[in-house]
Amino acid sequence: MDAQIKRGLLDILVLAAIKDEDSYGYSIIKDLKPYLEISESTLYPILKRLEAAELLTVRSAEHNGRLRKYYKITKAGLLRLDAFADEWQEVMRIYNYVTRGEDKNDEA
Amino acid sequence: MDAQIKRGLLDILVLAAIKDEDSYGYSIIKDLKPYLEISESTLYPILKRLEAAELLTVRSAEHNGRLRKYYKITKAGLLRLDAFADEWQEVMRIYNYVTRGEDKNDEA
DNA sequence: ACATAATACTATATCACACGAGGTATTGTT
DNA sequence: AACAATACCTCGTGTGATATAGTATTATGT
Repeated sequence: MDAQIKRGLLDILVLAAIKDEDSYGYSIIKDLKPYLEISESTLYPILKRLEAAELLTVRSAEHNGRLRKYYKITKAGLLRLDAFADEWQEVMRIYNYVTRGEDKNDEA
Repeated sequence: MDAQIKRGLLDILVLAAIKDEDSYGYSIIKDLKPYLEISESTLYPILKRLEAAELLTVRSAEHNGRLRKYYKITKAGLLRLDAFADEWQEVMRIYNYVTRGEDKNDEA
């Protein structure tokens, strides 16, 4: 029941992981590890979904005899990240509602 | 608002809605409407779940001939809300990662 | 040389859950 | 009489996270 909020950020985190530089599955998992531990069986379906939604494109390349599929964010993917930043205001409104009356100074 | 993010906030929002004062299904839906639109078929299973998890208790009462089930938050429910506030630091770390490099001054 | 870990992707089965659609029943309004 | 609002509930469906298992190569340790 804990950390469910973070699950909602999965798609966006994956997009963020390839935002500046193309990356591949295995690397994305390791890059995101400090933020959210995500398993292969979680990531690959997400990548498929994001590809279907045309938020990223895929290109295969061989690296040391192993296949690698590099994922590249699309224009739509970048727009999705921008939209997320906007949506965050709504999320913060909810956060403020939930924590109303508490004197935690989370937001200065 | 993104359905995925919303999903992670549902349980916590319901707890927040009964935090200060006992409430009932129909009222909770209307109270939360400004923050998040939640349907009856979404809310009632959540209330059942929260009751099973002992984060709230239920008491039936008649009001103008109609049945009302009042939900009251438990100690564990209040602790859950506290835990959420703590988790938020991690969520903000994710947010900052996702929006890195953007000059939106969302957090002053 | 052999075993194990790390790299890298895929498929399948399962469980949780949000939500539309539909149901019951009373009170208030037009 | 008709309809909206109040107030509860259930079922079916689709989406999605994740465990488990499989395939295959390279690197590391013993």
